[in-house]
Amino acid sequence: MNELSDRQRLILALVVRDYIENAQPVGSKVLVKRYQLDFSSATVRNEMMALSELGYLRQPHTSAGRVPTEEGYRYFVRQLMVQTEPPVHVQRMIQHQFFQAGTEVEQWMRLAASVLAQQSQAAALVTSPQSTRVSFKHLELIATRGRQVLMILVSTTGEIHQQVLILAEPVSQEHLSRAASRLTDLCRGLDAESIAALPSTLDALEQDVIKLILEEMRQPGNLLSGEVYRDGLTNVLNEPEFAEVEVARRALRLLEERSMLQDLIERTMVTTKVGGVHVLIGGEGTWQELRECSVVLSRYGVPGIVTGTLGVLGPIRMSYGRTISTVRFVAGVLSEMLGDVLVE
Amino acid sequence: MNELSDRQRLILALVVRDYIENAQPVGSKVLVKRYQLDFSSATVRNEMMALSELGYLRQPHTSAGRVPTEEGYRYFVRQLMVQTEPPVHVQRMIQHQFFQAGTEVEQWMRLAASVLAQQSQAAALVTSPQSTRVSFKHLELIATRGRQVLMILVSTTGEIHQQVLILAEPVSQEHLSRAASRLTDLCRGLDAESIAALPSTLDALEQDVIKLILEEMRQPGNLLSGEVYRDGLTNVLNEPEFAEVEVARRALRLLEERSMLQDLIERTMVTTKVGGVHVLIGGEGTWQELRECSVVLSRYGVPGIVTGTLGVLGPIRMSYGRTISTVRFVAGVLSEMLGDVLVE
DNA sequence: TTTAGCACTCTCGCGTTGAGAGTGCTAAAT
DNA sequence: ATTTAGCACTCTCAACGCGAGAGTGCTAAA
Repeated sequence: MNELSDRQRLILALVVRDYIENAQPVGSKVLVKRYQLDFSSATVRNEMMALSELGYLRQPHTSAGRVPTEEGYRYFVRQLMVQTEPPVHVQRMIQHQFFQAGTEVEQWMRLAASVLAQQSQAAALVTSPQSTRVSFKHLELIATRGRQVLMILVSTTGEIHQQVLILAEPVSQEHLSRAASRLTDLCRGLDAESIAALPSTLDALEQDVIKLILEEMRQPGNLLSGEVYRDGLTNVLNEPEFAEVEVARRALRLLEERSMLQDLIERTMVTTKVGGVHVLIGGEGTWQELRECSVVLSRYGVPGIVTGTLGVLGPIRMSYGRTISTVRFVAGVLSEMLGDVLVE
Repeated sequence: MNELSDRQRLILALVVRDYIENAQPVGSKVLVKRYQLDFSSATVRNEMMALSELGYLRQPHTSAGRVPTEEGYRYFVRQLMVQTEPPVHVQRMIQHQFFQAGTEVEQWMRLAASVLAQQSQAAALVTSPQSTRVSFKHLELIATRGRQVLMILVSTTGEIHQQVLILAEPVSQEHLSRAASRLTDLCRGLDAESIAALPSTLDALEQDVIKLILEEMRQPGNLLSGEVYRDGLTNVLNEPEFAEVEVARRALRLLEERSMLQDLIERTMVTTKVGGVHVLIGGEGTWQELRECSVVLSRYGVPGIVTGTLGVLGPIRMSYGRTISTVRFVAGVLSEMLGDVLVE
């Protein structure tokens, strides 16, 4: 099953670790010296050759040190890395920041992106939470000007939708309020389909409103219809692998273009449960745009009610231990906060 | 007053135009040939020398062609450029896109950023409109769970603020609705100060709510408390002046860091009226971060009610004519749409 | 005042070269 | 059978020199 000897596993781990830290191909000699191995560089060379043949290491050119292949990184992440949590002081700091971030979900998202970017020194993204099953909670109608009415729809997830409705003729605020409270009573707790199926003993105004309600509630249930919060895009420009602008461009375009992001998130997050972390190393053949990037994504929220995606994009040579633990932790904090504020 | 001869103005304009187009220092010979001037390259050389001494042109090194200085660009923008509008088909296309963009302000912002980025091939930013004078319009209180109450505050600008309120003890929805409608009657049309000055014949619940209302309405009245929409960040990476990552980083950081953006917008937009366009060329000494960038900003919205900022960041060598006209046009469209939907 | 001619300067691309790093292989040592 | 020392070999990278090309500034003639 596991065809690597202990010594090979040790050497692979050290190569990955060292390369992540120093961004330079690591040779047999320095490896022995730097980590005080009790076997010689010649032995290391032999093992390295084996690891190269197995596809875990490669050399950029004939006489350079070794560099992990993508397969090598995957092996490292799956088998060699120890799962940890962020250091306690970091945990405290993050929690503290969220604690004093106010009550607006929007601010939490921004903060989450900022924290992720800061901690991982990579580009962070957070998608706003999307309802997986929306139910009706409350409705308000507010006369604004002439025939124009502002509709405010609150769903059981606590989300607020607003829409503008243009009536055939002006209607008084009293009339609107009565209609709103009648509809609120009628629809309370129902989802879009149940509302659509209601026996229609409604007047014209109410029917118009119902139509708009349905429109809002049936909005694309995909994972990326809301806002996308980004931060730390310039972080990745620090990394030597993005010194070539073309490479940087490819990576940043992925974060910028909604369609790509949507594709990425939908394809990878379908299989990811809330709290789980998905690590995508170097495009995995499918994603040309992130050939030279890795992505660490997690799903946060309250399963079955609202969920969103959050994560980090950086060079393949990223500190996976640190990044994964941070992503998992932030997702956890965000999930908790979201759970606390949910309208039932 | 204007110390340049007509021929000098012509040559300066051509150098700027040509350099903007080709991104390469322009020499006397090519200039004559490319634009079929009816005087010789030697004459052009003499004029160029004069323009260099006046600080409008410079040469990257002894034997290269000329390049406009920042002062040269400024002269060009102020005196030589013809003010135009975007081509009609572009206008139509933009209007069409906005027309079918739905009713959510949030979407308009995203679209505006996208259009700006697309048209100018540079990085675009749009700040969400901020109320310049908020007045109370409507209040709703919705019981959610236990002692938790969702407060929804609508201002005369049509903005919706939400806040969560934790009560000392549970209160029924009926009670909440009564309190909400009482407060709505009481505060209608007032601004924060007037509400604060109200004679307090209120019960504990109402006082709590008022406190929260004030908190919301008094939120920083600065120009950048809301969301910032960005697009086309990767566009600038196409430009040769950003081939050096460090340069690109400096520029993109400006767009990314809220504090810098805020500083920039507050300092430049104070003097800019809605509809006006402010052009900042090469940092102007004050802004280290955009030493190699230019920024074209405009204010949009409804004067005295809601305004936001929108604009474009690109290399100094940008097509000012095209960019300025696009920025102005998009600002206009956005202002109109915002005006149409305003709650009075 | 404009223009032709010319020497001069500077960049850029290209091939060369030498130092340095790291390897793979072989033969000796454990 | 495994590990290690030794060594020739390969490849990159920075430095250097060189020539071509482009564009200038100056001078003298038109």
